[in-house]
Amino acid sequence: MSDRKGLRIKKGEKFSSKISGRNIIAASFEGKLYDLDTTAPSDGIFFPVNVDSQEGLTILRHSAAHLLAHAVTTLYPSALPNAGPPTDDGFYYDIHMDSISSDDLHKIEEKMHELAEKSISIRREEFSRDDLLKMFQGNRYKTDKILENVPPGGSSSVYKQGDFVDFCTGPHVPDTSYLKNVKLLSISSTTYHGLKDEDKMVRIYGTAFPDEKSLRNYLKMREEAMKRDHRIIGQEMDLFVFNSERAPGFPLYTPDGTVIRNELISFMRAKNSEYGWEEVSTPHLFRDSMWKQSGHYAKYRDSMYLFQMEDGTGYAIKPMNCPGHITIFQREMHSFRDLPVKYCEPGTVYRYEKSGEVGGLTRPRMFTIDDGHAFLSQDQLVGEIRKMLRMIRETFDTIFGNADLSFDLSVMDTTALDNYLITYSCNSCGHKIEFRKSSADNSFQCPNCGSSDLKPDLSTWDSATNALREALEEEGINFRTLEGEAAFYGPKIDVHLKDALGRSWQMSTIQVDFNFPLNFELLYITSGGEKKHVVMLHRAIYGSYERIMAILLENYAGNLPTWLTPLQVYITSVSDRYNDYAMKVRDMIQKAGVRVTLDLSKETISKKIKLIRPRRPSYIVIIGEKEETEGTVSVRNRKGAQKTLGTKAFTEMIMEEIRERKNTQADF
RNA sequence: GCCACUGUAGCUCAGUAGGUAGAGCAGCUGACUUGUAAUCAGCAGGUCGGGGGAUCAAUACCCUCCAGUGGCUCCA
Repeated sequence: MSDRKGLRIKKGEKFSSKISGRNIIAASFEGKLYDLDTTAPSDGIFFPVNVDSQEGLTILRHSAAHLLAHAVTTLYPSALPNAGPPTDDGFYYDIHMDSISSDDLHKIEEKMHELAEKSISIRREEFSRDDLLKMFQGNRYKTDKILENVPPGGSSSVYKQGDFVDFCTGPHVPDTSYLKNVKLLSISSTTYHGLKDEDKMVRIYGTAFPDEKSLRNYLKMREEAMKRDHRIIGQEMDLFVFNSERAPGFPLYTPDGTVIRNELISFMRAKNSEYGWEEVSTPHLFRDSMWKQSGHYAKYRDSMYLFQMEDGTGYAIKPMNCPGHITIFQREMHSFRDLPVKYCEPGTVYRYEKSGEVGGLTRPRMFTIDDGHAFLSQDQLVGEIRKMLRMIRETFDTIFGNADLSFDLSVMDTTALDNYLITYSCNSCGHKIEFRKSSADNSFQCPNCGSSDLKPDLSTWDSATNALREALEEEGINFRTLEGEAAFYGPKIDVHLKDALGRSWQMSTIQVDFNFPLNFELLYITSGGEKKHVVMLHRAIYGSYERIMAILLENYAGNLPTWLTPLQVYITSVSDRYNDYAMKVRDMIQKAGVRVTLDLSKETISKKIKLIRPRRPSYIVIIGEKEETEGTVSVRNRKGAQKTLGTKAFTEMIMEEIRERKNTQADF
């Protein structure tokens, strides 16, 4: 909403008559947006929409998308525009045309600038459905939209700029001169409606800003983000390797990468133990019969690594850790007194992601989940979820320092019950069965009496969903509720983290699971002596070690908190005359448990610093004559600040930084 | 899996309108004894992603496979 104050307007007056200045590009009137050139539909108060506001930017970019289509259709008369919406930070337009190159992209952008310079006015016009269909005949993408959105006998609007016309509800900027600060960013391709067999579309991405400076800032940010790509930083820091011939999609961790991984694992180990999670260790493969029972085989077979032994027995490499934990849980009968049972494991899973879906550490074919499975009674649910929420908060606050987290509660779509595993009760015999209609090949009948008069009973789902909600509320957490986002086997909470560049990443998840307790008969004995299904929770805090490592690298641009940094102290000497002292310093720091490297190579200091920088050591220590005589070290921190410190004082400082897992360094 | 683009030394990248490749950095050897983002010289390093085809001749042209990147779809 605009924070400007409202302006009074009478019915039939043009919004443009009430405002002045190019910053205002539209009017917000009774919750709807209007072109400045249109008139108020009734007396009232309207709010001018500033181009800098979120609404204003969206309008600007939507208009820029039109300009893009205008330029493309001018240069390529046979091109058929489909749709061009604004996005969070720009816009794109899908156009049916022959594929183009980045050279063509420049040409198109030049044409856009040319059209913007001409200040072509952008006019809204209203037409009947029939006229619209006539106007856009020859472009089925547009006529589809007209048929879909305009009721027979109805009318809708088009926007005209020069000889370009687009079917659109608007609003738009008054003329093309508002669109001088546009930039086309990339080309990709898609299909009409994203459907496999539909027409190919060229998708052109771009962005637009009200002024040149903010455009330049955005482009700089974008460049910075590209430089922060964990694949690039990972290579500079020598953390992991992908060998596209031997193991496409599988990360191999170098010694330094393994250091980071191990630090993350041991931190999580400590957190798990603090919160009562017992670590277990499970095999990487199971007989395929197990995966058939769990339902993974039916649903995910094409993305599982399957193989057969000589004798014909089938195996699958695990795509999830749950079965292992379940198998351990099942080794003995559980009393209500045993619950909760909570198993955790840094569990490595393998999923055959499709070729086009693999990429870096964010979408590998092998990843290690900081997995955990809790087996609970219904009344323990809220308490355990609350603990998990606290664990999540503490973990990310440590790693990122006051992490910017957001929480989503994903619940079922109550209008599509067939998609979920739910309880039905038989209206004729009262028998209860668990069923997921959409995935069942067998008939939907009561196994007891054969009746098909079955009534859904949502009490289990409701109580689980309420438990998740209650836990969030009691922890004082703001959250969104997402209808229809629940898994087929239960509701869940997802946690997102906003990184230093403002990007949102999905991290933790807490999922209630009704499927496994049923499929695997996971039972406990209640105080009343009867057998009851446990409630099962899946949870991961980091998500996966691969993902958290990628996010850490990008968030910190590789300059990780010292406790996570592979090379915590890099020492080198000005000349080999000081090597003995340098070795003494190295030994002292090393003895304190700090990861330190002493570089005795006979290069210049400048060169050694130049070469070590991409590895991103936490501290660079230089040793020369002065340091040797004074018993000090010359230290350079992450910010590039230098200070001479007593060797002992420096060692203690860094020890404290590591011990407390600080995510910033002390100021020099 | 689909679409587009890309694939030359460990890394970053040149190059050949078809005549089997070149630089910088890294590596190795030597000289320089050095104060916070490149000291100098030399050496070594590539079956130009794999396979096939047309050509006297392919890294370059065509086909095909593989992989990477950006999207689409998917992500238990």
